[in-house]
Amino acid sequence: MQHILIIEDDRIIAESIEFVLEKDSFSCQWFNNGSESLNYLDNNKVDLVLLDVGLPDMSGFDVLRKVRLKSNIPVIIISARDDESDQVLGLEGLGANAYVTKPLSPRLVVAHVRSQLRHLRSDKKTSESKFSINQALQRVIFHDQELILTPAEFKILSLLIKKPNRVHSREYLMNIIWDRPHGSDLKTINTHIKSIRKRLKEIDSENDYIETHRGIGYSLIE
Amino acid sequence: MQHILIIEDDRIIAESIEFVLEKDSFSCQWFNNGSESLNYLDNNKVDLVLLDVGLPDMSGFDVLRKVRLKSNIPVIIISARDDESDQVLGLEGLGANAYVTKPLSPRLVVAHVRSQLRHLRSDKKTSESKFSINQALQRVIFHDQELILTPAEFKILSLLIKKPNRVHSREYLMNIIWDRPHGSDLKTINTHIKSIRKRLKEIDSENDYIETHRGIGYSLIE
DNA sequence: AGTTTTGATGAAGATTTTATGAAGATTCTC
DNA sequence: GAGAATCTTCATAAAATCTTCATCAAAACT
Repeated sequence: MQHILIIEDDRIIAESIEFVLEKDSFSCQWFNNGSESLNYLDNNKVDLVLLDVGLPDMSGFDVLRKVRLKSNIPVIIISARDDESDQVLGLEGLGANAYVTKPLSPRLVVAHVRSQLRHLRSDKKTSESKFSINQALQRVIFHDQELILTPAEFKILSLLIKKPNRVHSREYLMNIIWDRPHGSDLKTINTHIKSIRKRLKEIDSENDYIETHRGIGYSLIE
Repeated sequence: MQHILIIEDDRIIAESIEFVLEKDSFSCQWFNNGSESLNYLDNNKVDLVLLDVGLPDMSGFDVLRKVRLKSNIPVIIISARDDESDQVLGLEGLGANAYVTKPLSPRLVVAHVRSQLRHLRSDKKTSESKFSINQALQRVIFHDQELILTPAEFKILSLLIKKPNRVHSREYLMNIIWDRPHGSDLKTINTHIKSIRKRLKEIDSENDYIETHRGIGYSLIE
């Protein structure tokens, strides 16, 4: 989870931002002054700072400068619409990453935060599995749609989903989908995988979620 | 029926989306420009908007802003993969609900549409259950008509109705309709299901509410 | 580069499962 | 017990699924 530091003396604004960010699964810490914030930054892992330039104890300019002495963390400036450009310009020179003006839309703030952290968030995306299993109907939900699968396909795919990102050998998969004593062609698995891929492709044609591991087997990429 | 407005200047893309959505029983209206679309929105009931940001007459930004002045309807953005984040960011701030990037898979679009409208659809579904059970009379009401069922048929169907949208194995169903200890043929269930289907068909010949799950059992679709 | 191995693909054939119609068995009602 | 309704079984048809096979493409190896 990524952690956002909010430096903002208006409690209402701070809380509304916090609310929206947390709904978007960021964690937040809020201070209404600069010095406490800087202290917190020294002792905690923070991924991004939201900084209001109009603080009671020190100017946004000072805060940003002190932050930049220590790290290159993204900083998004919150400023009143009528703030003089001088100060804002100064902040830009100090490496502020983006601006939001008051009155602000919490969703816009989230958009900026996301934008700044986009590269980092990509791994969050992947951890949000696009697959889920509907045991009751013996179906797999993929991108919010039910996949209609044959029994063998369901068995294989649900196994891959339950243990993603690891290779499953054809032998292992065979054992799973089989009741009767085997002695059959492992190539059969290839055909099942083929048809599973086809079904996934009908919904998401851009990606191939099943990876082939030559000489070993298959895995599902989550 | 839910109504989707498609704002997209590429005719091929628009029509393929339209095709898939209509197959999924949404109705659609398509315009290739922003101004006509906004005009349409003012005068018609629309449940969701699919908006391509690259329009000939006005930017997606402008369209979305004007939409948001009037309503909070879900809007899904279609954008080229390489669009700069600035624009997309702005759109996010304005309350776009989801993104799809080109080249797009029509089925993925449907998935997003479904996802946005899920809550609306789900309560529509539950309020619309076509079945009710009259325990006292051992009868099932279907589309406001009483079904005349044999005891075994009633037991099976009422069970399916009580737990819809999930598979019930033949074994399970057998256990339900059994009082005496029998070691009987599971194929019997097939015959009962057949006659239940026949009775349902007499009232609603269009749909088959009982779904067969090969190798597993049956489920009732609600 | 050429050879070998492995996987992908499409299609045909075999197998399994279900649907269907009808006959026989059972139960229920009178 | 006769007659009717219901339940079960059976044989066959139809459908869906699984497996195999032939061929092509891709990767690994020499």
